[in-house]
Amino acid sequence: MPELPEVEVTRLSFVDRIVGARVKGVRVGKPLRWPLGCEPSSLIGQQVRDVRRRGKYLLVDLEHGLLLWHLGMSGSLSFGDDRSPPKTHDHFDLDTSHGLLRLNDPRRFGAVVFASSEHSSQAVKLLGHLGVEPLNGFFALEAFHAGLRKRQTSIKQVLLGGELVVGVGNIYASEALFLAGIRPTTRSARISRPRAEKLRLAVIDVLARAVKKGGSTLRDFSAADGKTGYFQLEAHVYDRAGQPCRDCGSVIRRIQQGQRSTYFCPACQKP
DNA sequence: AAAAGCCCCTGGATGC
DNA sequence: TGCATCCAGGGGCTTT
Repeated sequence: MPELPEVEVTRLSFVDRIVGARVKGVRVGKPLRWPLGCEPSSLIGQQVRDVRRRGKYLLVDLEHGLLLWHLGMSGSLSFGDDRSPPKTHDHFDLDTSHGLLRLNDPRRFGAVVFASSEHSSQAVKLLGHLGVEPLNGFFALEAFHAGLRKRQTSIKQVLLGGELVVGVGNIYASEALFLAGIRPTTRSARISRPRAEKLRLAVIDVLARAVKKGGSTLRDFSAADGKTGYFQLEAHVYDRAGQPCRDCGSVIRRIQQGQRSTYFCPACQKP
């Protein structure tokens, strides 16, 4: 589910409601990808100062430390006054004076991890290697192109890797490469500067538009206020194998790259 | 050092 | 109806 747009839409759907709240209780359900890493009761009484995003992580700032939330492949959050008993896949609750923040994650690839600060070893392990944010003005052509030239793998894999630019997952990697007219299998190091610029702008454009549309809801994504996304309706290639390209009519193809599906138009996207 | 593979886990869709 | 197979939005860790 969650790439940068879905995580950001989730953040926006509850940040203003939860800031200032005090933690009243914590419930840890079935094991997630990593253990919480602190005594749950140590969070009680702390005030929620802010909710930020770094790549696909949500950072819930508390008075003493922060919680890193990752939605994995199938996670979603809800926040509100409904404190009904947890359902099958509700695996973590942060109950606050302003509402209950609940993680639902059927596949349990997600996690909630405590870090004493952003500079703690726990936080650095998860966030330290991440590339630049694409939507805050720091995603510059010079560094992007220089990074691309150093990589010997395909451009799709480099986008997914998140070490140059964060937040681009499997849907938006395919979509950005379509918008830039670049074949996903193209060697990263062979991308010219003008094409790197097209790709940089395409990444920014597709992610920003997806945020405006509430993200993509393919199966079950919804933000913390329950709203679903609509960007999947605008996808040019993702999940459209066998269907005609919206621009040229050619048949969209699906290939495998690194155990993930990639979609592209063989006519619009050049090697 | 970087790239490629391997898993973690559940559920829905499809095919026989 | 049942059962097997494939596929799924991520990413840290291990192996090459």
